[in-house]
Amino acid sequence: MPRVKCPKCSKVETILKSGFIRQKQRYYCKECNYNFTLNHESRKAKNKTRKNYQTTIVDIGNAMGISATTVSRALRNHPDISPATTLAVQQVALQMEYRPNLLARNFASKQTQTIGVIIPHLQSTFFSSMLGGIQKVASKNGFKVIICLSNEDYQTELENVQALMDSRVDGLLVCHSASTTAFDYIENYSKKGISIVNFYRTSPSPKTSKVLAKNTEGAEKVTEHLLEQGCKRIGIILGPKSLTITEERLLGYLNILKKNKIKPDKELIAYTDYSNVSINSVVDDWLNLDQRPDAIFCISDRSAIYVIKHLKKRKIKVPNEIAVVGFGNDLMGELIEPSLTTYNIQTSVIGETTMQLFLQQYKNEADSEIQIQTIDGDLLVRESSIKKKEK
Amino acid sequence: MPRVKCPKCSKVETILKSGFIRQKQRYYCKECNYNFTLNHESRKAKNKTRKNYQTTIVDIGNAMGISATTVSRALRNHPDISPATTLAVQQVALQMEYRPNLLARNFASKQTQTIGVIIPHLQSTFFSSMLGGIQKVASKNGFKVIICLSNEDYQTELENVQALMDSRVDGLLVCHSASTTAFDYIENYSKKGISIVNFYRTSPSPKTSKVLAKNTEGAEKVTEHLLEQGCKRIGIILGPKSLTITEERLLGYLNILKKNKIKPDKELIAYTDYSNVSINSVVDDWLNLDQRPDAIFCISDRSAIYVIKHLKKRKIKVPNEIAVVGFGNDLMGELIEPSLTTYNIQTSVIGETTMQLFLQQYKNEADSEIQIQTIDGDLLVRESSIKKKEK
DNA sequence: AACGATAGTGCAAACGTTTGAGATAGAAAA
DNA sequence: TTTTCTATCTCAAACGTTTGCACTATCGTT
Repeated sequence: MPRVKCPKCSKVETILKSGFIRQKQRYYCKECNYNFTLNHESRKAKNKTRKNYQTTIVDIGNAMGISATTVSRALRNHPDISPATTLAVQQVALQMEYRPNLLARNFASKQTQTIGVIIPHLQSTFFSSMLGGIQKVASKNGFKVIICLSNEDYQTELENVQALMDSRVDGLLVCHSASTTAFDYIENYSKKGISIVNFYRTSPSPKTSKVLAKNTEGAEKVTEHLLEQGCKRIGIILGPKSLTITEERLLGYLNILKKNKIKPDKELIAYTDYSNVSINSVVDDWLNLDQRPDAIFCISDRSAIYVIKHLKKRKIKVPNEIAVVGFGNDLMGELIEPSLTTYNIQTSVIGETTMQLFLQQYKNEADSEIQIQTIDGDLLVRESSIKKKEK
Repeated sequence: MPRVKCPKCSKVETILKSGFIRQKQRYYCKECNYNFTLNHESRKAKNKTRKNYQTTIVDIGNAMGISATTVSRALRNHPDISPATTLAVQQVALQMEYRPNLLARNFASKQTQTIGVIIPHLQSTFFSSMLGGIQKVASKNGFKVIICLSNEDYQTELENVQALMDSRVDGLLVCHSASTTAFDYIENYSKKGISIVNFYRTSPSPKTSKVLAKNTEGAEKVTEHLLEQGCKRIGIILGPKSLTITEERLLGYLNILKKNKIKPDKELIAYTDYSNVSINSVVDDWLNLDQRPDAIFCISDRSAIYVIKHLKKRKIKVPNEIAVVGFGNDLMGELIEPSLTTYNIQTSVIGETTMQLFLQQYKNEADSEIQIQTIDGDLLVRESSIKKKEK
């Protein structure tokens, strides 16, 4: 016989036990036909006394005898609020160690002031340098940056995009993975209203803004340089066919060969997935050729470094037997022996421009036109391509 | 005379214009003593018809004739919900292309399933490799990772921590900047209830869990190796005094000198802030000494690379005149000529362990004890320390 | 029949902020 | 004056989810 009062009629006699619910005894009042359990602690009270309770704008409002709305506006320097009030609120906020709850703020405003960046990897300083550019412009404009690595995997890229969308980032800056061949998913998202900027490794899709290096021009300069060094058979190691950087650079290479009346040799045009394995096998194939190439133009510095290391292992002299040039200008190229001739695309500038382009689109979403910007670069001649030593 | 009806009494004659408010004409009804403006579009209707409206659990509930609560639980595989319902809900959710609104979810649940990571920079593959380890374990456990770079600046580190706390991350993994000398802020936050793990570059504070490399042991091995190579005067280039890695490695160095009855020379112990400038000036100082060192032990691979490059510029032969060793095992060490002897701390393992430690603490927050874990490493002998060539 | 347990579901509050629009008082203009 | 305007502040709804607890139906046990 439980000695329990009914919360409605306050009687004791009419109470019956009526099972357990969530580890608690449950009671039933015959009279009132009402079920209940004990231990109704006020949730509110519990929260407010918790030791890591954070002050809210309501607390500030109460403390100052004004509404939370005014506090909210004052903290954000809203013009509706008088300067005096604004100042006072901000001081009290500081005193009370108020920190905005971004979860609540973002939720209420549907804006996160955050952009998601997707890059293939961080195994060289190449992409991290672009990141640097992005971060710089972002933080100057009050944006946070979430970085996701696709590890050159299409599936991961997709998952990352999905996760970022779920987190309601305000924008997406993406540099595709080497294994990405379908780019339409981007269009789907950009239809949903968030602006996307594609950078460096871009898709052929015409629906997004893009920031590119001067790929064709760069490849032309590199190829010209190699010809000037007296190279006759220039092998080119490309990335995957699906990426436009591959196409564009190949074009530059072919342009110069044509201009110099050299017939391109299909055997010397190789596509890879940027992996160590695929690159080494290309090099091995070429070394087995009757007519070896006397220069190798790599579409990335990382590939070029793999090539140099592999050639060294095979006791081939770089640059005298085979010259090697890269593309991009990664910090590593300076370190390796011989130091790497490369086309310096300004990675950091690409990053900055990408973020700026996003900001432009974000601000005037109405008339956001698709823009394509290309960033200048320059040839950086170092040791790996200078054949003159032997004379 | 405006032809406007009062929304209350529906009269036209009683209406007066009463100023502008937010670009809209405002009216006043004399009779009802009521102010109003026109153009009351239903916000609700507006939202639901917007082109990028996202389905919510309420929509799913309505579609299926069940409550949003049940949908919410079903989507998260809550045991209260019957398997049949769960399955059905999940199918409908898929059909309706439902995606959870993480802003709302995080806000309501006060959890973000996100951890913040603070690292000094990404200018070498050193920290990105630790990041890799963290990411791996994190994503396996359904955690997202936000990366912040302090750029070796204390102020930035602080701001990053603040920003992460405002975003209500569930945890913080921090590797201090070189300029950080005050570590107490960490304790403040860990008091607030979120768990923090300090990794690699740790503070002396006893209040947080830590993951360390075997610094002293590693430095001992390195120093021993140099002595075995016949080096008599080993210079050591350290980081800033405030970091424990500096202390610990110095200790290892001193231990071995003592063991071999070599009196340490204060001139050969240099503190730096890891910057190119400060390192080069140390090297220059040493080269001006009457008795130059015959080996330089650098506390980081990046420093070692700066040293090698600088020595090359000054036409000093490495390793024969001066041997150089690093600490850490950065990818770059393999590239430089001569390749760099270094102590391989397993960066990726450090990252993994850090994240695991966090998870442990997070899961049983009640009895979360402070843990300190050290990760094994091994000496990696390459060219830059082998003096035997000349004999 | 009375009671106790349990499984499955729904109700409504809560989370902390933003936001549209109403309210008020005093200033400016007519 | 009367009317219009403006500056400043407040009200209340909304955002999409989670969560504590109530509710119902059903089944098993005395």
